[in-house]
Amino acid sequence: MYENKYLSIYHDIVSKIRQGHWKPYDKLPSENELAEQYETSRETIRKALNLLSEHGYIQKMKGKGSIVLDVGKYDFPVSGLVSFKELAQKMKTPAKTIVHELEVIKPGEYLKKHLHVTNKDEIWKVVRSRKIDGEHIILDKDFFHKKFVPVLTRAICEDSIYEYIENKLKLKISFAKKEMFVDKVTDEDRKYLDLNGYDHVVVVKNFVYLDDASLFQFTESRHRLDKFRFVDFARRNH
Amino acid sequence: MYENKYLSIYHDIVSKIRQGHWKPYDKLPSENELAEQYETSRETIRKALNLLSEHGYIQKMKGKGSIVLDVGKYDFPVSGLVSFKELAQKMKTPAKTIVHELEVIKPGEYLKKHLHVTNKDEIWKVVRSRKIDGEHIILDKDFFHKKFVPVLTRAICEDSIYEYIENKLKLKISFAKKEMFVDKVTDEDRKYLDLNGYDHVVVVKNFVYLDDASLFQFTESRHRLDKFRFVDFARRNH
DNA sequence: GAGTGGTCTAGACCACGGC
DNA sequence: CCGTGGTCTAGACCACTCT
Repeated sequence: MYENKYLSIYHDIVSKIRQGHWKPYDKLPSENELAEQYETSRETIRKALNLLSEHGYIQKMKGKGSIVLDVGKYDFPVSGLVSFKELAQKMKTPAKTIVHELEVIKPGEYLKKHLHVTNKDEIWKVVRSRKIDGEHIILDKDFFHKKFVPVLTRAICEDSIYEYIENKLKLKISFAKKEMFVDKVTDEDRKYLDLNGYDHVVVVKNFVYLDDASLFQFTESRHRLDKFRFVDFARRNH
Repeated sequence: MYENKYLSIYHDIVSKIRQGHWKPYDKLPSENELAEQYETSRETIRKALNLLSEHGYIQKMKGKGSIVLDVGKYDFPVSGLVSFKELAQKMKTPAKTIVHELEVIKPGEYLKKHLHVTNKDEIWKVVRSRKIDGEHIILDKDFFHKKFVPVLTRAICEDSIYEYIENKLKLKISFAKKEMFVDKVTDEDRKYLDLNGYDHVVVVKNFVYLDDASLFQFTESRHRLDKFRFVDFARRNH
């Protein structure tokens, strides 16, 4: 297992915090002490501590030191790019994915605008619903460039497309833009979701970019109002 | 004007990108070249470039170089901590804040749980609505520790409390946690908002922490369904 | 004044991409 | 192969906090 020094230090400190080696509001050893303990330079320690800070594990204070934060409170990925599978595991509720549509289409006007493709390009369209506690609560509509994802099967869609893309296809997802708003339910929502009488859904649009800044996926995720929840952890830097 | 070297380099490159000195998908000079140009070390250049990357201005690619991203697309603060005033300025629609309640209260059970205060503490309670295009669309309920914010006036609340806190009181806001979900409308919503027939609102709960990791503000922001919109920009790092 | 984190330097080696 | 960005080092000076 190859890992950078600063990453291994980061992971070591994370696990020590999680195991209660340091408790919330405890002071961490100083950067100089940590540099000695881990037999490395201070800058490397600082890289590890900055990661801890960005991920909400510690708070650094100039002239004072670094304190451990209440980790349970912030135990979620830093705003977004969570796949449904991770989410389902976190929630510990049995969840199931049903694939309704899986086909290659030509982009219409709407997709051409969002995916920056031409008429000649072929696009994967995947429509899936997510069943949690016996109810179909989320409707996911994914669109991928076929040139990025040449093969896609029902089995892959039932598992996790993200996992397939990152681990099998080795495409590197770099950043994503999310938009959230509320929309009236559509016929498609009525067809695939258990709406429970609600006439609106929360829509999360997700634009996913690869390492070279090319937009390769556009996803629209439609959530039943009462089951939607989003958590965001933002650190003020400048 | 005192500024760090890496910050001034960051701001210089930002302004050059904004002025079109480099266009989207242009390659930036290499880190070594920039180090020469700015007469500094490579590590300092790297700090500036990492900032640019985090803020969505550039994309770094190992072995290749850094390219400029389409800045218009990502021109918003990186997920959150936006005050209403900034938002109103960005939207360029006339907006007005109406202060409905401004008082010092003793914390009830709910607040004690969220603000981590005791019965003896005094809490500012501020209830305001936001009027945009002639309609009351957002209801904001803010709660502050009185020990952090000893004085609060109607005029301040009508302007921007954040601005007052950061610029006048010099309190440093460090990080915030947001939760978003949909809730049934309450009597309070009906009283202060133009609900336009909607029977649900989008609730954004905001927990704001200071530099020393103490929670000092709790805000509940209730948005009319059709007017709610949230944008988030997330970069994948590890 | 002693100790802390924040910045900065001038070097080094590495992994990756393209030629 | 060379140039790129990624990691790492051993020092230095600074601003800040506490005593």
